[in-house]
Amino acid sequence: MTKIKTAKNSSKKDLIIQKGAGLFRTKGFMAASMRDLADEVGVEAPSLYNHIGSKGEILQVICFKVAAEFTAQLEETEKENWNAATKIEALIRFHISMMANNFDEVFVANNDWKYMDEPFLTNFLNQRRSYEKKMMAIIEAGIKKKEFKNIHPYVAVLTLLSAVRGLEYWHKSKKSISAKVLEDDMIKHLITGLIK
Amino acid sequence: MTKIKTAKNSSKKDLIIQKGAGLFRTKGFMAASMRDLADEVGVEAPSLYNHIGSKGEILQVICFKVAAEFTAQLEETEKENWNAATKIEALIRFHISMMANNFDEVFVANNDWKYMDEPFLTNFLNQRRSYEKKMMAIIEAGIKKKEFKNIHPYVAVLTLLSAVRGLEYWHKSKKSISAKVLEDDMIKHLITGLIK
DNA sequence: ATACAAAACTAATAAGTGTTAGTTTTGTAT
DNA sequence: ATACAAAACTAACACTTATTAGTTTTGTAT
Repeated sequence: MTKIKTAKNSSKKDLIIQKGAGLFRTKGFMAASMRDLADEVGVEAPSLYNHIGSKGEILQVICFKVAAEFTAQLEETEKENWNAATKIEALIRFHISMMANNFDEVFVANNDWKYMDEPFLTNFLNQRRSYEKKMMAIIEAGIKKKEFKNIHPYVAVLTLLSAVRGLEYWHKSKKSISAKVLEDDMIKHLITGLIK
Repeated sequence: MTKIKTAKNSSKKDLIIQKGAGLFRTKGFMAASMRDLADEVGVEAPSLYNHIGSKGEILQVICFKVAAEFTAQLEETEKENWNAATKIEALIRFHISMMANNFDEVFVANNDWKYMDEPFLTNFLNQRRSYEKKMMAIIEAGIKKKEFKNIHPYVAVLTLLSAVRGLEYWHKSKKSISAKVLEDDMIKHLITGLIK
């Protein structure tokens, strides 16, 4: 076993993080034990520490991975030469697709970030505040161009982000409603509520 | 001390539940210990058990109290002879006022209900499902009367309830925005997104 | 003042926590 | 086959958890 920190090695770490995300989502970070996680990985609890440094590190990896993906997409969108409504719609659609394709991780980042240690916690909250501010700027621009209603930008951001976060809920009862209908109807509700 | 289970007695239990709600909100149910709670109440941990049966009982009382208040208000609203938009607006305004006036308890009911033991957990989830169904019925009626857009009722309920839940967030950064602006702008966004 | 129960206390229990130490197994490069 | 490190294992630690038992204090009705 000469490989130092690649292929097989990192894939086992990835497995731990993936199973960790699933476990943290269902039980919550605090209620999930390292023994629970070890069971899912198929190993004894102390063996996990050959791959990760601590329970908290798993949470950090999850939260920062999610934050980075959202930030990257926002920066892409900012660059586009679209009107405000198109930008907001693109962002909301991205949030919905993240909820669909990275459910466990997004859920954990949304619900368990507060259990991160410093300085990670502060860093994470700064990233989120920055994200909100950039979204507010898009909305402010839309208001100035009479594209949007005269609404408080922070209230609009809060409404939009909270609404998509609500998909945490839907995931469980996803019978009968197709993902497409859900996405389009939610967009319709949120965007037409915003535009003049 | 002849009083059996009234006045002073129940007010101490109420204090424990009130402090518990505050503690569970900030730390989360699982991360909050009975020793933490005892500190806040100003007593040693075992003394709490003269007033409550278990840690879980505190959570149950909080969750069911919140559920009962929402259910009562919904039933009141159903009886009114209003059009659908007015009913939905009244409900949303009630949610916002609950977030403002019973923040800790609503927060805990929203975030920590999953830690309730059976059969309370199932009972609680049934109450919530019933609440959603009744809200869906109001929206369906609004669609039939061409009052609302042709939107999937469950998606609309999810969007509305999730958006108001997002006020959990705002509470911390309540600077600069007055409660009235917040409430009115959120209503504007959500209701005009719904009506035709 | 006496009686009595509510409610505080101290001490302890059994179970579970994340994690470390030390050892053995496993798998690959030579 | 041998060497060696990655990664598994067992055993244990130090600590925290909710809760119970047993005892003492407190406060009020008589």
